[in-house]
Amino acid sequence: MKKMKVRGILIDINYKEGKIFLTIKNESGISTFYDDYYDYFYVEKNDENNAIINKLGMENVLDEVELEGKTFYKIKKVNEENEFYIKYAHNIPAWKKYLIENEITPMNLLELEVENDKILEVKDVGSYIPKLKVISFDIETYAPFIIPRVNKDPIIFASYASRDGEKGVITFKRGNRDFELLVKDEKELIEKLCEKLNEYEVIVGYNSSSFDIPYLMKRAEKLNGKFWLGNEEIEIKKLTTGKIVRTSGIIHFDLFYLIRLLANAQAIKTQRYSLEEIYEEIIGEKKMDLEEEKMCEIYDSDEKRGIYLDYSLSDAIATYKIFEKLYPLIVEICKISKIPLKELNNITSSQLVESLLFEYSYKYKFLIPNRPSEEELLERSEEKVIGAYVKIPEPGIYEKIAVLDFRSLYPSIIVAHNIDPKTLNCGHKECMKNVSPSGSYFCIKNRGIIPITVENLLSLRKKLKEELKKNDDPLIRARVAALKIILNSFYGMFRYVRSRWYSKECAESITTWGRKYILDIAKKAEEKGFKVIYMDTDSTFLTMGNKSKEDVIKFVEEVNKEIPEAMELEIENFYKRGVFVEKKTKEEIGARKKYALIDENGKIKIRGFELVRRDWCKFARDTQLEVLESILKEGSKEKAVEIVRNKIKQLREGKFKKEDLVIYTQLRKGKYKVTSPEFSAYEKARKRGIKIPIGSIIGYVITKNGKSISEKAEIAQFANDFDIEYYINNQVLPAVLKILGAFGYSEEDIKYYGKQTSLGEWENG
DNA sequence: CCCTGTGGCCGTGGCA
DNA sequence: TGCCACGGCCACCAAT
Repeated sequence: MKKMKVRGILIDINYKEGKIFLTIKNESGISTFYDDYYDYFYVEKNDENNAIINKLGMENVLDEVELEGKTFYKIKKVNEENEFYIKYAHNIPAWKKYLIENEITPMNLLELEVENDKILEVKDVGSYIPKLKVISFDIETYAPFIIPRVNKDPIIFASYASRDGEKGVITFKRGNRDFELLVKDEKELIEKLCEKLNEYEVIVGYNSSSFDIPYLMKRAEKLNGKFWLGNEEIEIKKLTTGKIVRTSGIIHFDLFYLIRLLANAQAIKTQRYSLEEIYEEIIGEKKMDLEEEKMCEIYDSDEKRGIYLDYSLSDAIATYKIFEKLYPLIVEICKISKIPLKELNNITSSQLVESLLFEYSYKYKFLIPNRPSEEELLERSEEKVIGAYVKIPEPGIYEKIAVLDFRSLYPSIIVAHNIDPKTLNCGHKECMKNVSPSGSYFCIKNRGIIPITVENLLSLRKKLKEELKKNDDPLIRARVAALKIILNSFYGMFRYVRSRWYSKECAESITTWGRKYILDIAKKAEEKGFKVIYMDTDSTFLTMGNKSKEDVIKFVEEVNKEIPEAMELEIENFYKRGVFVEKKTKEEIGARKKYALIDENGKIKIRGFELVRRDWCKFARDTQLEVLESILKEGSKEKAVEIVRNKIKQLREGKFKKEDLVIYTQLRKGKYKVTSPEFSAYEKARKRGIKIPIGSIIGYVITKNGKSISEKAEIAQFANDFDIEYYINNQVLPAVLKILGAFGYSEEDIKYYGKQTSLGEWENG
């Protein structure tokens, strides 16, 4: 076959046994080409290594390179023999090296010269957002014990949605919906879904790595069928945090992992990461909801089944909509950090940064540090780093709040002071004046690779922001957002113990310099007549008093003129009212973010309150939320106390629904060292002959029978009475005291209608 | 190739 | 026996 040219988007890259595989998409579909490529590592050129090389044979030496003033051999990685004591660039994926060395970027347009399927030449010719065929999917199971048991509980629905308007729910029980696709049984359902998904290039799910895909595979196996994606076996890797699904020939993308990544980088700030909550945060609409405990009942009812079908479809559509909204950002993250789409399924923000640093180290001829050894890890994990500045708020209710963010604070500090493990305490006398408040100093003669990288990204971001002012292009907007996420991750890399660039001194220098800068802002704000109520890391909360929004805007503009150029103070938002709660911690370390705000549109933002855990009964959760909302909307703590008293009264008078008192806890094991309420309830049910599998969610209530809480615990369906005092003292009161306690109310004040007027004096009301 | 810390409940031991 | 302090265990999550 003759040589030919191929143009297309690079959507995936893999390495296997001396070969790199590039997956390219163009008008004629998806194709894969390969290139010969040997993975390698570096060893220093010295007598000891020369001796080893002589023994191995010179054919293993690919090249000699100069890095940081030393000479290294580039050694072909043939197998894992461990002759060399210290290897560099060793545990870096080969595909990443290939991308960097050939200057090609995932999601960019490539021009290949190929012969048969072999790559002769590869060139990156530009950047745009590739249009991929994307479908989202979701499954529902029939799970009477809430947690689905893969051996017993069947998949009843499989839903999907795509941009081209394809949407549907596959089911083997009719629900009278025009989007339903009726099949014979579960096995056919799985086959049908498989068929559908494999028509596409990207398969998107929500938590699908840990749930949907493993479940589909195991059910298929049990039914003597097969669930497959792409052209090779689906690989499932177990991690402590969840599972990772690897496919080839088709890209599986788990949105949940991306959401976690964005949350870590502070780009998303919701209490929880459920599809429902994320949908509301990102799309700005409410998603359809169904009461989970009754899912089976709804499915079993011929009249109601349609609602469950609607719900199933709404999950697939929500997943699709979130993906589409985030797609430009996703693509830009891939491009900037040179990571193919599928890698975002298992990546952390420090890995994004590391990936970039690999590239810059290669370009600027720096040696990439090795990963820490087990001993180093242990050592590092014991090191305490001075954290960011937190001004502990005076508990209370505040009106007219402006929140200012100092977003590029840490990156600017890194650049301004040349913070890098290699520039740390360099020994030059003249550099000692560049000393951080924590006592480390940094070289002013030679730039470190991290400041070089950060500076490049900052100036790129600045340029793009200026372009954005002239032309509000979604692509540029996404790139600016992606850069912000990556820039915000550099500091974490110094602190993260497994990082190649870990440095306690660097991390501490950044935080202590950060403290200085933010305290400067506080001082300036106070001079202008604002009151600073709360500060954390790079955020400042001001009360405006009788000042206007324009005054805040003017203040921020003035500050921005005075601070170093790369830094920028931004207005995050204006809030009508806010409530702050003091968090009492041991030794005052790490006062936590605990506050709630209401903006001018009535949108409530809650941070740090443990509101929505299922191991609190709904009655207590509702009460806590009502109290918070009342304070934010009405601004009165007296009214809030009144709400609690009413709730207690309702409990005492029996005005409640049983299901609102149920506490849900997962029973993860069959044997425990201590008796917990959920285990005790489970044992009692078992003695009655009720079978509850381990791993189920136990829904129990606290009854009057027994001494300890465990003794009183009973599976909800068997309980006839309720220990109201428990619900008052251990559920409702602790929940609301997290808020009202900060305003000086005690348990007794709320419970007994008493109000403390002065020390020791009580007044009954 | 990881990235919690927080808080409720139980069980024990010390003390009166 | 009752009370208190303290240490340790365990779940919280996401999907259903």
